[in-house]
This record gives sequence, structure tokens and C-alpha cells, in this order.
Amino acid sequence: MQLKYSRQRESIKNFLMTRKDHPTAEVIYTNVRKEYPNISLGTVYRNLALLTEMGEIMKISMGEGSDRFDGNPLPHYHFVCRKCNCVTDLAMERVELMNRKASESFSGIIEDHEAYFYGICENCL
Amino acid sequence: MQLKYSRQRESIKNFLMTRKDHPTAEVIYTNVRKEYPNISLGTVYRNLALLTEMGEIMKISMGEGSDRFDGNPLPHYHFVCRKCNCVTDLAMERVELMNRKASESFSGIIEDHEAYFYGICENCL
DNA sequence: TACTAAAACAGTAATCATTACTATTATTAA
DNA sequence: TTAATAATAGTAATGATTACTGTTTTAGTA
Repeated sequence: MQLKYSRQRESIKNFLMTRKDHPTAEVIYTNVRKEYPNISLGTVYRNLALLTEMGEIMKISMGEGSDRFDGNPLPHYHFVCRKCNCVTDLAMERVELMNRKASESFSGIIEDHEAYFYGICENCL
Repeated sequence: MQLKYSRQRESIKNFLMTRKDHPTAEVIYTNVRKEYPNISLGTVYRNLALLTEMGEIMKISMGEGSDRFDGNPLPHYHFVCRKCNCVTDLAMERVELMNRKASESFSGIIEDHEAYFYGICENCL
């Protein structure tokens, strides 16, 4: 199935690039609606899945609540505030030691890792 | 609200301690039913939440599918197989460097971190 | 041992996020 | 301009989890 351009998808991508707070599908929906009032939530979900699959954006699943989306697809770590539940990017670089250490004690193949940091964000302090 | 003993909760906990594969609530339900045929799925969920809150077990949320539960509440890393989606514990010790590095570039407080490793498990190789 | 208040239960209904379905519209290559 | 098909809007369906309700268990006390 070859990909065809869609204005809605472009708008979703553009919106996501303007945000650093990793919005949910619902938040993206209400915002993209300002430009495309008839867009449906299903279209938002379908395109978020597509963009994630193509590696243009990133899906972040926390334990609780809806999935969130990140306009920056390059691998990086995330911080989750235990008070306000906000999610932010961390500037630190990847710790390559992690994969090496994991491989030592493991009989399969370690390809990659993801990490979430928890604590209190600047605003909540 | 003070806690009262329940046979169902004990059975759920016991079952979870015998397993290393981090079963879902549904799997726990079908197994505990062998001992308590009338137990309801709601009871399983309620007790899993309770045990997690008390720090006796651990909830693991992946991006896809149901949450999983781990009878070992001590902090440790998990591996997720990209082929069979199995989840296993990793023997490696915590990398303390992670929290230190994260704190350097962050203006809030880093208390903790979680990590998930992805790759191919021994069985799938 | 019986009594009582409250916690836990089974069974079921409701919620929430997400996905699937369908008839219509937009895209794109010839 | 046409034709094939991908994408859409709108809606229905799904799946995981939580909430509700009348009944049963637990546990402290008489």
C-alpha cells in the first residue's frame, strides 16, 4: 500500500513539531481541529500510528492514561513528574553502558533500550 | 480504610510468586480460578492494584496490550522480545550513573528511573 | 461463641482509549 | 480528464480497566 499525501497528516505533524510537552491524541485532535474542523479522532489516531511507523514521530506510553506523542523521533530519554504528570525531554546523552551491561547477563540479543526518569519537575518545586 | 485479609488476595500473590513471565490480569484470573472458581476479574484487578500500592508486587506497562505484573517488587530492569513479546527480568544491577547524568542537565529533582530493553530473546534466536 | 462494623467479594454495568468499518472524498499517475 | 486507490469523516465496535451494588467475610469485642 503506497503512501499518499494528506493535508490532515501534514497538519498533525506540524502541530507536533511546535510542542515540547508530548501531547495526547485527544489534545492533538482539539488543536488540529482549529485548522480542520471536520477532522475525526480516528484520522488523528491513524496518522499518528503511520508517522510513528515511518519513524517521523515517537509514541510514548506511560503506565497511566493515554499514550503521548513526541515530534522528535531521535532516541532520547524522558522525565515524568510525579506531581503534575508532565512529560519532558532530558538533554542527557544516551548511556551506552546500559546496553553493554544488559548484554553481559543475557543470552538473547539486546538491540536497544528506553528509559523513563521520575521525580519532581521544576514547576512543581 | 484498614486492610483486611482476603483468601483471594493471598492466592493472587502466591500465584504471582511462582511465575517469572510477568502475567497479565487475565492470565492471573484464569489461573487463580482453579483454586477459586467464582473469583471475579474485578477482584483480581482490585487486588493487583492494592498489592502494587503496598509495594508487594510491581506493575509493568508496555506500549501495547495489557499491563503485566511482577511478583518481585525490588527495582530491576526488564527485557521485551520484539518477536514473541515475552517479558523477562534482567540480572544486571542498576546503573547508578543514569540518575546522576540525568540530574546534571535537569532543573527539577530526579528520584528514580525505569528502563526497558528491547531485542530478541533466547528462544526466538 | 455470638454480634457488629467495615472491608472484600461476585457479578454486572459503565468508562475510556483505541481500532475497525463504510460510504464518500482527495490524491496522483497516465 | 480519467481511473485506481489511499485517505477521510462519522460512527460502531473492541478491549482493558474501573465503578457500582447487594451479599459475604473478616476481625474486633461483648
